[in-house]
Amino acid sequence: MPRPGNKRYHHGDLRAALIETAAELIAERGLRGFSLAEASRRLGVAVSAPYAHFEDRDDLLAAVAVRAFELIHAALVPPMDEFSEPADRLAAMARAYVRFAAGNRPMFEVLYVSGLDKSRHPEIEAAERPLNEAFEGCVRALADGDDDLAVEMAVAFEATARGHAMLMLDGEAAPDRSAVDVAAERAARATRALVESRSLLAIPSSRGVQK
Amino acid sequence: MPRPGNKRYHHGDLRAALIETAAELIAERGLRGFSLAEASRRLGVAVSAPYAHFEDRDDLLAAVAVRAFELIHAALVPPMDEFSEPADRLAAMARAYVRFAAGNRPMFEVLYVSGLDKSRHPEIEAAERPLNEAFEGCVRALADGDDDLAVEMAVAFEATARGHAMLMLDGEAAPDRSAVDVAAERAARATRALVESRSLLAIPSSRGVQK
DNA sequence: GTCTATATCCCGATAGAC
DNA sequence: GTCTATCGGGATATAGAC
Repeated sequence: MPRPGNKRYHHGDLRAALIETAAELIAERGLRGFSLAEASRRLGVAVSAPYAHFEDRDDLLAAVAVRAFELIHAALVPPMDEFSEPADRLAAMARAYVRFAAGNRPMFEVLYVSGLDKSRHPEIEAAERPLNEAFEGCVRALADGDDDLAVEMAVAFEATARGHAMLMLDGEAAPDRSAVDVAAERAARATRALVESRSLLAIPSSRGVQK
Repeated sequence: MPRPGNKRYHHGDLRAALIETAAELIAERGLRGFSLAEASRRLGVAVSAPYAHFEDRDDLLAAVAVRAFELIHAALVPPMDEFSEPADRLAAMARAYVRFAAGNRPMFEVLYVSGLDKSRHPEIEAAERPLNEAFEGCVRALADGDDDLAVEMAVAFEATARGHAMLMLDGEAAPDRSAVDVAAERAARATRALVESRSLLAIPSSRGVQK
């Protein structure tokens, strides 16, 4: 009953509280240190309570992933918008992407290292879309109307940012400021190099590898 | 006693058998489906037996990672050696790297997605070294004696291969042959683009960012 | 030095009462 | 929607047989 004296706060939105708490737990202890049981304990609810809101552990992780994409979007777009030239905008995004990975490692890992089956969680792809769109704007401006080339460039830029981020993260457990700076600049420079030689990214053979 | 009639094979090398079985299990069920208990069950030994040979689950995973680096080395060097031009060699490595990730996903994940703390398992870094050396040979040939540039190039190439591999892997659960071909060619082309614009990878400011 | 047997604790998940 | 109770499984530690 809703009598006063209950130890922890019950409220109308356990679902939201669980996402919040999961994010905190992952930030504190990493992905491996997170469990439904521990999150329940923090909120003062029974271990079975989360199952009223999430199918299983992965379903909660997927909700955290959706939030992670919102955070990453919020971290990338402002730096990008400081520039008007497409190449500058892409370089700024690459830099911001690497910085985000360094500063929000647990969230980054939820997205890419958690073993989530994204095909079973379409919400995640939906949450990724705004980011991709901001990003494809820059790419199209550099592709001179060649849509196939635009696709190739988009893949190459994303792979570059992600590759540099992961390389940095497994280089050292806790990258210090200068290591992050170096990695971010490397990603930005590689991005500019790809812009410069973008014609080499085009598919040489037949047309229409895919739509 | 070594009397006949024992159910499963006991032998003198439980350690090697565990590494073998762990690799099989991970290949069959993925990283998340692997446990020390299950590996023990397969070998017909007690769940506590592995602890005579490995400190814990991660310690066994680290041994598997060492083997994974041996496999990756064996998969990358022959394709590379089909060419003599450094740019061709690097492109061949990028292609082979992506193909390895597609064809040996579980091994690839043990290396980069298992959450292993590599600083606690120096054997892994040692196992990685031969690969890096083969690879740095190509890079130096393209750096015109500029050692700082060589470092930057090495990082950029590795990030490119890794980024394309990861992008492919989380694009689809089981990439079909043509998806793998496309990803491998993309990695090879991005590599050539970076070779072409490699001067942009150099650090513009002061000398000696690191040794 | 290698393995068995056992015991504890934590986690994920389900069933049924309120 | 939440709780209590419970099940099965895995990680880990220890004691002792060979």
